[in-house]
Amino acid sequence: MRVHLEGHTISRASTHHTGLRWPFPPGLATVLQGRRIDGFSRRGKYILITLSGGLVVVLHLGMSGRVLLSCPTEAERGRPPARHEHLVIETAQGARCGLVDPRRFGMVDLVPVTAVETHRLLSGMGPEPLGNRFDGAWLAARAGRRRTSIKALLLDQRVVAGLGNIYVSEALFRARIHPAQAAGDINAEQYEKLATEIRAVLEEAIAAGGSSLRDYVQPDGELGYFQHAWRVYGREGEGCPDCPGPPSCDGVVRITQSGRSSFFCPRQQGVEKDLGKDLS
DNA sequence: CATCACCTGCTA
DNA sequence: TAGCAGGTGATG
Repeated sequence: MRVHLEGHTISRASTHHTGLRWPFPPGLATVLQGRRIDGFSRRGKYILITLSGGLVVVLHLGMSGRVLLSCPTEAERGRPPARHEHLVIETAQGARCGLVDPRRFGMVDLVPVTAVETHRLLSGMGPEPLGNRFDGAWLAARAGRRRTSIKALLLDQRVVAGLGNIYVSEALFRARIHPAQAAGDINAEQYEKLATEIRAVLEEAIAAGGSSLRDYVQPDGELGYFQHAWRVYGREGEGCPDCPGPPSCDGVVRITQSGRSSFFCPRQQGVEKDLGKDLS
């Protein structure tokens, strides 16, 4: 079953919590009601939903957010929300769309279309990694002589938009850069390689339908399968895919950097090569 | 610069 | 029961 919402008119909307990370915009359900859904776009990890009347819904799914689409039968229409289903819309064309977010780290905002560019959450965002403005030189320029780790730099959405914990680990492995390496110590050639690998891993992940972790599914309900292609993420203790194994390589290691896991291969990603042994 | 806080759910 | 989970703004 394929469900889509573009062109639909919102016949009913309801909220079932005061908000997610922040309170819902005042009167959200009422404002949504009666509007036509004109289109969808994306900026970094934000989903932008353009509505009639010059309004845009700015949506972020945080860590645990999901959008559930269905075509309920007549009898099911208006049924009570599922657990953690904090926002529900139904359309005159018969679709139902629920926003489920157990941890409530997501966010929903409502802005005039003219104010999207200057929205406080969007205005400082870096270039799209698959776009023309992103390359090794951009990364090198943003790194400057900073001492922050390359891991933290890549997760900074002002530097490049849309990278998260999984794809940063994967890109750093493919570029053979240690996640704790100081951003300012990485040379131009390495940054070129890194930018190339960031694009490659994202393109491969998109082609594979994304990474189904816990319960992520594509809009049609199909599972993504890129999680099977992860080379280091979530593979602590497993053999490195590019090393011969013990005794020369003990496999994938996990470290914690500012509260988040990083996975890498110490042999491929240069602990002794150019970092010193204190970073393992 | 790193760490904390915000939440719930699952697993070792 | 502790620790960990796809994110990010606020804090020190």
